[in-house]
Amino acid sequence: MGESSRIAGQDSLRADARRNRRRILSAARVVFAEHGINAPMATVARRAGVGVATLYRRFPTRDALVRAAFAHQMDTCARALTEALADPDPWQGFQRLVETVCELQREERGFPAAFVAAFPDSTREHARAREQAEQDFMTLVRRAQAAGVLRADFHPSDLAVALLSHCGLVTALPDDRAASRRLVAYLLQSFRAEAAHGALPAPSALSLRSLPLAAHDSQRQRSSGA
Amino acid sequence: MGESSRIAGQDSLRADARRNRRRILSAARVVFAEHGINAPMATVARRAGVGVATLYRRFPTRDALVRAAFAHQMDTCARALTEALADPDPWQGFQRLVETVCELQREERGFPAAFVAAFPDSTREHARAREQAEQDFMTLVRRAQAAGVLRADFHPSDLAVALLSHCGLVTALPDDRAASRRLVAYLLQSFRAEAAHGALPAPSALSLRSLPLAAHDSQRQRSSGA
DNA sequence: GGTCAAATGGACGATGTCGTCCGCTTGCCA
DNA sequence: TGGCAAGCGGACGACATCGTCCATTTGACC
Repeated sequence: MGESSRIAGQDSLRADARRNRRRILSAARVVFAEHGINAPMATVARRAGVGVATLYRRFPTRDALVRAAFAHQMDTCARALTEALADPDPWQGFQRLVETVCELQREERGFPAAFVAAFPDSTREHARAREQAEQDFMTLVRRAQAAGVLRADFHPSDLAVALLSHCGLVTALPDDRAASRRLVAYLLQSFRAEAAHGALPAPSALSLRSLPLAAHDSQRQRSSGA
Repeated sequence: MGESSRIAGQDSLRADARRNRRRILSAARVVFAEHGINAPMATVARRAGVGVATLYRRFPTRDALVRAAFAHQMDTCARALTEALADPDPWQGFQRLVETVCELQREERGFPAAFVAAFPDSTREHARAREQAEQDFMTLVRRAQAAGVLRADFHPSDLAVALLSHCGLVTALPDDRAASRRLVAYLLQSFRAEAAHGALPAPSALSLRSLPLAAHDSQRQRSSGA
């Protein structure tokens, strides 16, 4: 389920082109990790040992490159949700989900930026997967609430709140693992049923659908006009 | 105490220059709020109705402009700390501090960006004020812990964790007040002594000194060489 | 009103990034 | 092994932003 489906490209490419594509993605991860996802495209190309034209042919926009470069991490997120749902212990499932995504954000340089960049992602082709992810997460939440381990006033949008704020923290302090772990621990504790003391303010209207937790296809190849 | 001290400039300026300076700051707030703190300097100048040269003479770097534009908000942060310390109720003091700073981050567009930009601020002239702020905050923490309202394993660096993650959230979702309020409520709840359930991971090594909670001077005028 | 230093504005050269165009190379298949 | 479409690279023109320079204006003070 978490696997990237392929639309057309990549397999039908000539051998050298496929090799270059991999080189580009690998270079992109390194460069984005070091200089942020706004690093010059030419830097990525140079690092990959290809010309800029090759880079642009494969990935017409920076966005497409970013998506493809961090596709694996996105898939891991999606898989984490599936696994969380499969966990017999509802709290552990929930906790694992949050910890897995946050660990990914903490350890994979550049991924946080890609994560928030992908956030208001209204791409057509992902709509179905996202809807499914939202359903799954709501199931997870209800199950944990029914078991009395997740506080009753937890709202699905709180996941987005947690993940985005954590994203902000690791972006501001990419080297401070302790800070990240600390935040995750605080948040998870406050999500537990026992932590519910006073009333919370109204939840955000955020739709979970926009969170990059959905299994997602790799970037598509645009057909170069005939 | 929260007042900006003035080093030299601003009062000794000619009337028209002082007027332009105010115009520039006002324009900067608007432009930074709308386009982020990396908006072109020329945009700020145009909006202020002055030439770029005037802008650069007053604020030689973008950083200086950002600082000056949000000086008032920074002062409010500093004042919040003083007031927190003056509050007879240790928890309420602590809570008010967090809420005040976060509300500022939530309501003042552009301020979050300025806040994180100012974060690793090792400016010489602020050293004393920052050290004082750190002392004050540690006093606040100890007092609240002694009263049994703040969890014993709360570490001063957790304030930075809270503020930076909140900053990240409002940066990602500038229009979602509910999300911001929600995060603040969760964090405050998890800082309360009753919330302490399991053990937390080790605190960050972050120094509070780097947080923009210190009263700070307005930007200095550089003497045009001669 | 006259003087002068302070203040001004916008033109300008420098720099950096983008994305395309086009002539050359190379893998693939017969 | 030869033909050719797929693939390639880097030069190039367009564009945005920076920060300075300098001829001109203006406020302050006598």
